[in-house]
Amino acid sequence: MPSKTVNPEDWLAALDKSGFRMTTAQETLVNIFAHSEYPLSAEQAWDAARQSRPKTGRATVYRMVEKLESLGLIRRIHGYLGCSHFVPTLPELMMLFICLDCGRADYLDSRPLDDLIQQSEHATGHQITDSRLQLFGACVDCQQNA
Amino acid sequence: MPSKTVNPEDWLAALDKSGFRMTTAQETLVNIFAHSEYPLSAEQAWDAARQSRPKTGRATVYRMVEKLESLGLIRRIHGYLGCSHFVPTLPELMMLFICLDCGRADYLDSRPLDDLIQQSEHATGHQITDSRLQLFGACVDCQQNA
DNA sequence: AGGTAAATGAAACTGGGTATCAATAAAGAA
DNA sequence: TTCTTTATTGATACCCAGTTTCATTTACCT
Repeated sequence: MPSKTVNPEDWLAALDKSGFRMTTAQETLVNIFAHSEYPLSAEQAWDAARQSRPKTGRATVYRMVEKLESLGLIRRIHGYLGCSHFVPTLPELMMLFICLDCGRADYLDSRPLDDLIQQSEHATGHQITDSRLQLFGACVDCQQNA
Repeated sequence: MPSKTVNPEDWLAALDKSGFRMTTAQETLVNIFAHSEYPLSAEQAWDAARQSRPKTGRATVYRMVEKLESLGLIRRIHGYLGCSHFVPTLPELMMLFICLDCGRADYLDSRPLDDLIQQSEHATGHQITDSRLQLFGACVDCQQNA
């Protein structure tokens, strides 16, 4: 499974630019989400945060998740594991593939989806302003290891 | 917004065929979901059920939702309103459009999605076994009434 | 350094959803 | 029809992810 990475510094810069104060709780959580190899729930992020910063509060984590999501830095996954997990956002790669075996997320080129949306707009007359596409199955690695 | 309908009798037949007993609670809830014009949450269905059958229990509703979903008769919507609403399933029309104004769901021909999936399988090597696509925006009616 | 408001943490709270279990009622047998 | 069996139901207690509250802390600006 090809993995794309994200730079926590960029997230901190974006938060700074948006006027948020730079705190240790924020830095901890940004690093956790930006480096996560798997989709992460708020509770999982909370557990991870307390390992390096024990007195991190639960509310802080939920507030940070909300902040990161509203800035478009992370996005929610609507999957077989529930709808409470998040992955870093990769611009121009909005199509998500989730491996039902290893659980990892892969990002796919979303131009085909843009075409599909334009096609659907013409066919129905609806004005489509947002979309959500997720694909599920077995990733390349898990197919080989099976 | 074009609306497609579903026959409750078919659902009851499917439940019967699967070995479930025919009960009044079941009949009540099947009618509610099959006739709903809008996506319905379990709590909303519970409210609706108690209007015609006051002593309907909450657990019964959740059990019925699970049953209907596992038989593929209803499907969960992952939307801006949360992930707890359900709509009747229409075979061959798996693409959902949700109007952010009136809240109604429209079903779209999903052949374009099938093509996209095949394309993505070839491009990535992943084996795609399931998909979830939802489109959001303003439906034809709401564009006119705006 | 000092003032100020944002950010935090602890804890109480909310509400959707689940587990339990005794009572009910559907389906088949006699 | 009545009887027997067992799935289904409803009431209640329960769970837990997520939110609210508020006093305390801390980043930022001067």
